[in-house]
This record gives sequence, structure tokens and C-alpha cells, in this order.
Amino acid sequence: MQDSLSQTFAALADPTRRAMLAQLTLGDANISELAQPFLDRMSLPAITKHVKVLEKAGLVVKSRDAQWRSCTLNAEALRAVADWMEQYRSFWEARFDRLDAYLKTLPKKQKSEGAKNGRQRKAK
Amino acid sequence: MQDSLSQTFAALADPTRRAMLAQLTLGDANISELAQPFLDRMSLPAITKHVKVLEKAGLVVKSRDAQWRSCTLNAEALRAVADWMEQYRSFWEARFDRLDAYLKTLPKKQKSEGAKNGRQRKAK
DNA sequence: TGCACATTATACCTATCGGTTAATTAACCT
DNA sequence: AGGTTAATTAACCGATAGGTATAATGTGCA
Repeated sequence: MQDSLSQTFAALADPTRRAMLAQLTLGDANISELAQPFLDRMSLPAITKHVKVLEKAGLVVKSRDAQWRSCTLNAEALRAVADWMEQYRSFWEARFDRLDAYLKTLPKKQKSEGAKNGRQRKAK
Repeated sequence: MQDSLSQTFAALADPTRRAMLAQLTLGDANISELAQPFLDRMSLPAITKHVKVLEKAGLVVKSRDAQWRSCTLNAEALRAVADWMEQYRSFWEARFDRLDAYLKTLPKKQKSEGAKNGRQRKAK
């Protein structure tokens, strides 16, 4: 997996782990608490593994308190994802793809034909 | 993998595939063109597989033109990711992460009793 | 001292991932 | 028809992902 962006994406590519992150937005939680919604579906060691994946990706920080491990959301780790996403935002947010990125930086202006699309080829 | 958000995240969790998406922001490309930067590292069938992953995730649309398959970026598919990310933005964007998280949940402060971790940073 | 509880480690299983080589399909071009 | 090119399929491989059951670790407490 190597690079950390890939690691983060991989960590997010699982509904159980995303649900855990969602729960952590409501506050820290220890393993048992994090596990509770899933215990009808999977075992505790499975939970531990999921948490470890989140931890390695930097999305969660664990601290120990006696026999409990308190997990904290570290949303910082999502910034890299957000930054990566940003380069694509203009491609989905407006109809006039790349032009839109430019227009956003200016006061309202009118759009002249969106086909500014640098993208056709077929030049065979 | 089931859910499409997981599928999208999984598709993005590979540097080769992300590089392909990046190239597609510059314009459509067929398989050979997409493959070109990677052919010293991997074979053409490997490329085909990567493209197929992107296609199944909806990130790329393929159209055929004689023996060529023209690939187009479909950034629409990234919107679901962006929407998901949005719910975490406040957790990394503000300088006062923790405080922000706390403020957002202020209305439901009645759970402070039972839950040992209701939300507070644990005066350790 | 010793039990109960929270969590992790170990060992194992199956399925999927990312890659390979070799063969196949499909279209074009004389 | 035959050859070249673009892309895919098929069969295979080793590594990893996600899960299991069970054993081990570490801490608080009666």
C-alpha cells in the first residue's frame, strides 16, 4: 500500500470503519463502545483489527486508561483526502468543467461557451 | 464490497488509478495512452484491470471507437465522496478542532452522566 | 490472592487484489 | 485472405483483507 493517501482511502473503503468514525464525531469511545453496534455481526477481535486500520491511517488516536483504550477521531488525516479531492471539484460541481474553476475566483462573469474543454482527442 | 461509497474509496486507494484519473482531467484517453506512463512497471492487462476498477466505481466511462476504447473522467462519482467528507470538514478545518466538535454537540449535553466519555477530554 | 473484565495476540481460513504470461477477440488496412 | 494493432480474457500466483475461535495480557477490585 505504501503511500499514505492510499492507506487513508483504503481505511475509508469499509462501512464498518466509516461508521466508527461517525460515532467518534460524537465523542471519544473505547473499544467496547465502538464495538457495540457491530457485535451482532462480528467478533471483538474483528473490531480491534478495524480500529487498528484506522489507527495506522492516522484517522484515530488511541490512548490508554487502565484496561480501556480511548479512541479519538483525528480528522487531520482527512485533510490530505480533501486536498486531493479539491483538484477534481470543478469537474463535478459545475457544468462548465475547467472553466468553472477559473470563474470561481472572479466576481460574477458570464460564461462563454463551455466547450473550453481541453479534452477531446480522437486525433488518431 | 457492496456499497458504492466503499467501492469508490477502494478504487481511489491505488496510486496507479489516481494517476489515471489525473491524466483524464487533461482530456479523454484510450487504454494505450493511459497505459503509457506505466508500461515500464506493469503489463497492459494490468492496466485493463485498473481501468475496469475505475469503471465499476463509475469514475470512468468507456466508449468504443473502432479498436480503441476512449476513457472519460466521470467526476460525478466523486460527489458522493465529497459529500461524505463534508461531515468531517469542521473537524479539521478549524484551528480549534476539539472545541468545534464540542460546540456542535452542545444541544445534547444531557448524556454527560451515564457515559463515562460523554464527550469530554478526560481530565487526565 | 485471585477473579473478572477489556483488549490484544495467535493461528487459521477464504476471498479478493494486483500482478503475470499466453491466448483470444475485434477492428483496420492493403 | 492475411497481417497488424488495440484491448480483453483466461489461468495462474503470492500477498493481503476480513473474518473466526481461542489463548494470552494487563488492570482493577473483593
